[in-house]
Amino acid sequence: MTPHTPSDKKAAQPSQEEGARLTRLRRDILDVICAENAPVKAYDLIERMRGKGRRVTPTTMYRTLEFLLQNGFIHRVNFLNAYLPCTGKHKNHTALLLFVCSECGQTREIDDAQLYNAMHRRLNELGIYLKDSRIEIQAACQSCRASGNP
Amino acid sequence: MTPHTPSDKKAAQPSQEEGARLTRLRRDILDVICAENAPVKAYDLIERMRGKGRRVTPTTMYRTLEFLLQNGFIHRVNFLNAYLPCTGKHKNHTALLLFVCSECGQTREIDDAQLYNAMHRRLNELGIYLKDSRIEIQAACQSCRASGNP
DNA sequence: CCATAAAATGATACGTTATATCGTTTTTTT
DNA sequence: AAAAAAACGATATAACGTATCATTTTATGG
Repeated sequence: MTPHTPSDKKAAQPSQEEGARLTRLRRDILDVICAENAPVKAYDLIERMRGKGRRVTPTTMYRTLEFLLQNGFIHRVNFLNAYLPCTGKHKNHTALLLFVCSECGQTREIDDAQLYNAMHRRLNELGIYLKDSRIEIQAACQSCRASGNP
Repeated sequence: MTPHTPSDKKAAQPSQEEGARLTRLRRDILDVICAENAPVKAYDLIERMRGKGRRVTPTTMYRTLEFLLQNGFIHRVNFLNAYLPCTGKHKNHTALLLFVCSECGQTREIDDAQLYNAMHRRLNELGIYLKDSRIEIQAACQSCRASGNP
């Protein structure tokens, strides 16, 4: 799992790109999320920030996470109550597919047109409409399957 | 002190089918879950049981839910932190597919070989292995899509 | 530049979801 | 009936998340 690239550090002032105001606090928290190689929980993020000398209350943390979610910087893994950086492109009207290995917790986005199309087609026939949807898949990754972790 | 319940004289006989001991408590809670037409939350279940004159603590409730989950009587919807009856067949080695409408909360299992096969095939090629897996789909159901609920 | 409005953040309290621990009761097995 | 195992109860507390209102910071119009 490669650590993700930190958000742009040179912008000390809030920057507006497409309505996304990435303030200091938001950028710092996003950086922490990006520095992890696995989804991080909200209260762990609060700890990380404390470790960096910044005291963040739950309210502030969840507010910030909400912002980062809404603006496409991160995703939330419901299965884990945890957050990870967005790496996909997510052109509008496509679905978000999150894979989490049930064994090792490895998590990643799946951005695959073939898979998406196959699901989209069949789900349509079943009366289910993928648009701005979320799909969470808990399954086995290559190595966990190989090692046959129980 | 627990008030005397006149019907306390004798606990129901547990029935064993395939190692699943469906005791009185477990059966009652399962009945409540089945009586709902939407996924139920743990603390709501505690309330329902209270309404029926049975006081159940969180520990007991979660223990019971864990049993019902393990033995295939119910499923948990991570997105909602809620529980619903298992209606599918889930022969071993197949994946559980849960659909939740993002708008109205309608939830149901999808037991469709065509969809499963399509996903299985492509995910395999992507290094993801569906076996005893869980897939949660948040999307729009027929009527919510039609009415375009915001 | 200052006044003002809007957006963001801080502080406190509380609500919801879930688990740890240990003691008691019930059921099974012998 | 005794011993072991499984289920259940009681209490406390951890983990996850929100409501509310005050304060600070940033954007914007005169």
